[in-house]
Amino acid sequence: MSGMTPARGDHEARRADVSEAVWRVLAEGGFGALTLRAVAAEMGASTGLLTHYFPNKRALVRHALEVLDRRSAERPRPAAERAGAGLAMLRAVLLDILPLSAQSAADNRIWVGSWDVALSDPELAAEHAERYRRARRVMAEHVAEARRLGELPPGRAPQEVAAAAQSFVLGLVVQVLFAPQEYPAQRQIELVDLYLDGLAAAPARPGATRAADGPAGPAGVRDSGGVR
Amino acid sequence: MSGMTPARGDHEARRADVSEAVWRVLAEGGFGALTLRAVAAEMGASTGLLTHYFPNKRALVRHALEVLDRRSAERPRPAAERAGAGLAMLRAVLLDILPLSAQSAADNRIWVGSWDVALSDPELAAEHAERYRRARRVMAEHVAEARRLGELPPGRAPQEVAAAAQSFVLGLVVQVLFAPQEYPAQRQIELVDLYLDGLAAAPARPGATRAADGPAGPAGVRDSGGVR
DNA sequence: TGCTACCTACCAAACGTTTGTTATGTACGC
DNA sequence: GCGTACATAACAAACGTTTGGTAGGTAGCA
Repeated sequence: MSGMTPARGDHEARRADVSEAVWRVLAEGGFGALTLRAVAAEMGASTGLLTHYFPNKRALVRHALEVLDRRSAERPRPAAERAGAGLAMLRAVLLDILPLSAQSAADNRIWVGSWDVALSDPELAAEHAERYRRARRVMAEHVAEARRLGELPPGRAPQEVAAAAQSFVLGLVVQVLFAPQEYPAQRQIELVDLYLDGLAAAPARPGATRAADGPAGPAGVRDSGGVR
Repeated sequence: MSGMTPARGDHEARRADVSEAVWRVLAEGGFGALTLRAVAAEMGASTGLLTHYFPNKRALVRHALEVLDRRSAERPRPAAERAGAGLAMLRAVLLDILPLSAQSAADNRIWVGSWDVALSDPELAAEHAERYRRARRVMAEHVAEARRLGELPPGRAPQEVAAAAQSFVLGLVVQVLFAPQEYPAQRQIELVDLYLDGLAAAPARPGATRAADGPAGPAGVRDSGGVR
C-alpha cells in the first residue's frame, strides 16, 4: 500500500502525470483553486512529490500549460485529418479549436482561465502571444491556398483574414463556455460556416459600411491616446 | 489626520470608491493579486473599512464587476453617439467594445481576467452570461434594422449574425490584450470593417465551403459526446 | 446650553487557516 | 550502502475574517 512506485525511472512521464492532475484541478476550480495541496490530493500524493519534480509553483503551472498546448497540437484532429486543402482546411482548423467535445470544453476552459494569470505575467503572456501568432500563421497559409484555389476572392491580405478568423473562434469559445446550452456543437459549426460564407462572398462595394466616415472620423476614436 | 470623515452620508459613493480601488488592483495584477490588504493599501485604508462596506470578499468582487459593467454601459460611447442606425450603428457598438483607448484596454483586461473566476462561480457565470445575452440582443436589433434598410442581405437570422459579431469582437479583444503592438487602434478598426464587409456581401453559393461534407460528415465531430 | 444615548465610520490588532516552500526522514532498487 | 523517490512534518508568510475600541456626528431631553 505504501511503496507501489509506479512507472519507475521515467522522469518525464511522472511530470506528465503531475500536469494532468494540474489540469483536473484547473478544469474544476480555475486558477483560484490551484494549490499544491489540491494537486497533490488530486493525484493521491504528497506535496513533496510535486517539489521533487518542479522547483516551484510557477514552473509547475508553466509546464502544465506547455504540455497542454503540445497535447492539443498533437491530438488527433478529427476535422483537419479528412479535410483537403484551402478553405476546407481552414474550416477544419477552426472547428478543431471549438469546444465541440467535452474534452475540448475542459481544455478550453483551462485556456480561457489562464488568460488572467498570463496577462499579469510577462513571460506567460509572451508564450501565449507566440502560440496565437503560430496558429495565425497556419491559418494564413490555408487562406493563401484557398485564394490560389479560387475559393476566396483576392483583395484581403491572408494575414488579416487569419487574424479575423482567429478572433472569431476565440470569442466563440468564450461564449460557448458561458452558455453551453445555447451553443450546442451543431450551432457552433453553423456559425463557423456562416462566417466562412462571408469570407467567400465577393467584397461589397468598398467602403459601404464606412459611408458616414466624413464627419465622424474613424469611429470617433478621439478620446485618449491609443492602447498602452 | 484621523477623523476627516470625507463625504459623509453617501454610503454608496464610498462603495464606489472601494470598487475603483478593486479595479486598480485587478488591472495591475489580475485576480491572483486581488487581496483585501492590497485593495486597502491601494486606497490608503484598512481592511476593516472593506469589511464595513462589504460582508465578504466575494460580495466586494461582485459589486466591483457590476459597477464596472454599469459604468461601461453608461459611459459616453464616442462611436455610437454619432452613428445613425442599422449597419453603422452595429459598427459603432462593436468599436465601443474594443480596447481602442488605454482606459478601455484596462477595463477589458479586468473583464477577460474575470472569466477564470466566473467560470468557477455559477452565480458570477450566470451574471456574465446574462450580460452577453443582453449585448447580443442589442446587436441583433441593429442587424434587423440594417436588414430593413437594405444594408444587409436577408437570409441570415439577426440573432445568428449578432452572436457571430459578438464572438468576433470578444476574440479580438483578447488578441489585442496579448499583442497590443500588433493591434493598434487603426488595425482593430480595419478588422471590424473587413468583418462587416463580409456580412454586407451577398452570401456565396450556399454550401460552398461545406462541399466535402458528404464523407466527412459535420466536420468529423464524432469523438466524445457533446459539450457538458 | 449642556448632558446622555446612540449611531455610523473607521483603525489597529489579532484570530485561525491556508499558502508556498523547506527540512528531515525513510523505503527501495541498484 | 548509496542515490533516487517519495512521505512527513515543520516553516514563515499571507490570507479572509473577527474583534474591540475610538472619534465624531445626531437626536432627545433638561
